Amino acid sequence: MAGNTSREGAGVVSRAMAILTAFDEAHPRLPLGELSRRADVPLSTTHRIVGELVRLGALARTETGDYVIGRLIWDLGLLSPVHSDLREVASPFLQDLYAGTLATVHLAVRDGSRVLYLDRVTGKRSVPVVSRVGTRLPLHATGVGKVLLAHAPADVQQRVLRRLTPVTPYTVTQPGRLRAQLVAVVADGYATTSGEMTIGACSVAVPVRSGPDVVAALGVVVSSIRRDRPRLVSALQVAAHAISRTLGP
Amino acid sequence: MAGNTSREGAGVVSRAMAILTAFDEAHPRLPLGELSRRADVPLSTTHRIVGELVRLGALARTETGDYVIGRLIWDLGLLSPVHSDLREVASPFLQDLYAGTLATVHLAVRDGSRVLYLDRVTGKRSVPVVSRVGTRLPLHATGVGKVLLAHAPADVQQRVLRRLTPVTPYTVTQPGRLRAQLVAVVADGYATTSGEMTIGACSVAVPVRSGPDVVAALGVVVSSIRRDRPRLVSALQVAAHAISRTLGP
DNA sequence: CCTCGACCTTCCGCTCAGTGGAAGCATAGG
DNA sequence: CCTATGCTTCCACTGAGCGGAAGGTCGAGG
Repeated sequence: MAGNTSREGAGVVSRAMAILTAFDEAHPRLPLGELSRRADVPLSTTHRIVGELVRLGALARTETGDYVIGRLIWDLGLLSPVHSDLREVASPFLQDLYAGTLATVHLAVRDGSRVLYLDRVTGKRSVPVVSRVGTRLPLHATGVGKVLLAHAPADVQQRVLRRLTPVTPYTVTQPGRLRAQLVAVVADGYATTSGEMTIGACSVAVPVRSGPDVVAALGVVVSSIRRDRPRLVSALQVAAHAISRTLGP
Repeated sequence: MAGNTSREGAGVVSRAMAILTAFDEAHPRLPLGELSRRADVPLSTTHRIVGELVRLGALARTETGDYVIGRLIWDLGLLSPVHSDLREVASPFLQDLYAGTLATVHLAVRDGSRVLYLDRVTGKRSVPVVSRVGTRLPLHATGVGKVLLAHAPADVQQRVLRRLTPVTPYTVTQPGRLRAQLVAVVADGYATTSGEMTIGACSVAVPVRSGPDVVAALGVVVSSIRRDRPRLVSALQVAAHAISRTLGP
């Protein structure tokens, strides 16, 4: 009735999902009223559906009365084949990379025009980073992002280059300069950043291939790359090649 | 009407959840018909709900026409506070433990009368293990399980001791013998297993405390503990204490 | 102490979304 | 070719879901 493109969004299942997706990284716990507002579902209806979701274990209630995503969804999420082969294969190599460098190690893929972090290994002596597993960040401000962008289809590159939003004062926001970096990334086989996502953090990243295609990126975050860039690059390349070989074509 | 405890299970939301929970570790991909059977929802209804779930991203379809859990659920699962503090705090220590031992390292909690694996670090040189993150295994056949069982309430211990199912020929199935082991676990501060879950794999595990309570267990899997049991125990204890200290009371 | 406001919970009669049997397709195997 | 198996579409009936409104609860402010 309200100018909808077609029949959609009205079903109970849609509404239940709208309620679940009202949660995000910035709002992992929500009170009923806000849940109703964010999901755009009338309060009493939200109340009933939420009650049902709690009964089923998809949501849980905290001591303070807020709602959070329940264990059931956590369990189910682990069954999702979201690059599970890649994660499974890569995991040991990430560990070894961490053991060899004591730097935070990341495995990431491109999700549209964002980097999606699939796995992360951090030690207590590592440089603090913002990314967690499941985080999505802009492609142009991270090492793994630059690798993935450099090997992305032309239309994706263009879309990203058109909207280079700064994250820190050091973020590269001139399309020409980033384009030159991307060419270098392909030529050199690795990408670097320096304070472009987090001030005081540098990163080095390399592509992971399956046959000829770049399917993921492998990166480390350190406080300074000056000192041992060659060592980091070769460690990353060895690990990336090993993952590629294990993945097969 | 069929002797139900109360009105339940009939709602669309329940049915959608029944369809989602039809997936498990042994069946991560299912065709429509089996989904309908496992969820106990009529085929045409399953078809419609599944279609909606796919549209919403909660399910996805493989090339072969089977269904799998979608990326949306994976994303949501990561927002669940399932021991997220514990996992977050413990992760770096698991990495260091792996770096120091090159053995598979596990972080686990008790979930009723099972061990629930929260995190795992495996290297490519490590002994192969069955557990993955999210796996639930019997308490009496694993190192972390014995630790958690030894510190569990009496009624849980009794329930478990009554049903000691063998996993391998070496699994401890005599209640008296296990009970003695549990006493030793509390006294010694660590538990061991030897081929009780997987033949050829041994494990050592210690408790992780928050204040006086045992909230988790930390364990390693190796091919033989004879050689360096003291070294493993002390490495585990150092890491467990560090986690406990970081967790606070 | 009472009042007001923000928020959560319960109620209930109307209505349309969801239901599911059945028929129609598409493949595969005998 | 026919039969079996499994997926998709259809549609008329009906009770599950809807949501406005009324009733609670809690806490801050007068």
